[in-house]
Amino acid sequence: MPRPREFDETKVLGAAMHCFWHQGYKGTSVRALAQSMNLTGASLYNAFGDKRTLYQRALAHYVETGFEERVRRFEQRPPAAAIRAFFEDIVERSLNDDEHKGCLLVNSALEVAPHDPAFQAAINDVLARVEAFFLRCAKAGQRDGSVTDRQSPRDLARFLLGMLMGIRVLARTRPEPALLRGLLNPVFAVLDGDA
Amino acid sequence: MPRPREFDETKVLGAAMHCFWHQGYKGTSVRALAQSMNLTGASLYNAFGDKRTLYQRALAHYVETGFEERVRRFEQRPPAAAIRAFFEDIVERSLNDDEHKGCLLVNSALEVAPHDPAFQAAINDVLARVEAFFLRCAKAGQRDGSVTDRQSPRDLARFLLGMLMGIRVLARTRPEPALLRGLLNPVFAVLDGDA
DNA sequence: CTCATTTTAGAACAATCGGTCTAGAATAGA
DNA sequence: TCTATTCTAGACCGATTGTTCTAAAATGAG
Repeated sequence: MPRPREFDETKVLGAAMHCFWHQGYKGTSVRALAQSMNLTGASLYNAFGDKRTLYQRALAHYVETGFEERVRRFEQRPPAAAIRAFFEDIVERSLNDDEHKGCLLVNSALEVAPHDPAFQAAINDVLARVEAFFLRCAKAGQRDGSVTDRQSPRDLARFLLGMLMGIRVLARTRPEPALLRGLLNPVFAVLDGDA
Repeated sequence: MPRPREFDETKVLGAAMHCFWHQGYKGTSVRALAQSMNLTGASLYNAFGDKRTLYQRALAHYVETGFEERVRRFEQRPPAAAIRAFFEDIVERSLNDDEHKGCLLVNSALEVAPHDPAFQAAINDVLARVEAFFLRCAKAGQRDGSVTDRQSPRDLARFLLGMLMGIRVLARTRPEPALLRGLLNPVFAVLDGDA
């Protein structure tokens, strides 16, 4: 019986995500959000609560479409190839992003997580899942011989997580192909064990 | 003949740096700055211009006392040892920072550089100097045999720069000793060439 | 001491912030 | 068609933002 919404929720959520991604949390005003979502302030608050809640939804949307999806896409490949493809995909996508938005998760980890325990927990949970993905790949790779066994799989996973964060930072400030692609060579060399 | 200042400029600059470091640029209000610097708003504007200029000064102060100083401290050591000491120092300092501020340069790279060309240039200049330091170490290390020659020194420097950025991110969100120390093992293994 | 100068403290400024309210338009069931 | 409900549009709210202004206090050169 109520009047139906005039907007597609996941579509406007995508627009909000893009705003936060590009400008950060504090750098995005509610008015800018409303404009890019083609919504008025009232509709925005009606549908999403407040700015912080909207950011949570946008971040969750990002994690689902941009992170989990990637893990699922590469999970079933041979382990060493999965890791390589994962990083190459990140690098190429970063190079193709003309806005140099970097990674919303990393941006959030630095801007909002330190001052908001709920975000801290949510973000660290995602990072832990990425690390777990790397750990599975490292262990499986050591089992089938495609990954060096001179490093503990735990340290390899930690190392890959750190490398991923670093790439995301450089992608936002120095998105140079030679830099991002070149740095992958030593990374892959560690995995192969022929550094 | 003028009335002398009542404050020590480098001291209050240190306080401003700490504020920006901890809370970010947008997250730090001029009033919060003035309070932590023990200054009134008028004195602050009188001495430093505006908020953005103060941030520039604070960032420069950080680079001088926290980055250049470290490079100078390790530059004269044997190359491989210099790199190791550099990273171990970063990790241990990060673990000892109870506020988990991370790195002001990295924080700035993500928050302000993408929307301010002057900062973008300044930050990339510092990053380039760090990369150059790594490059000098890598080349020297390859010459004296302490660093693997299976990777090009340029890629090694890029790799180390990326790793540094990654450590700084994790130091702010997940400052766990096992994570930060563990991830160094594969890094050092690349350098040694015995991955 | 005097005076020009520059500090200080804090009130004041317009603009913008996140968030709410009021009004009116639009819908689906009765 | 009527009515209950929920949407939209945009004015509106107090608080806070970065910045400036006013006025008083303090200094050193003459």
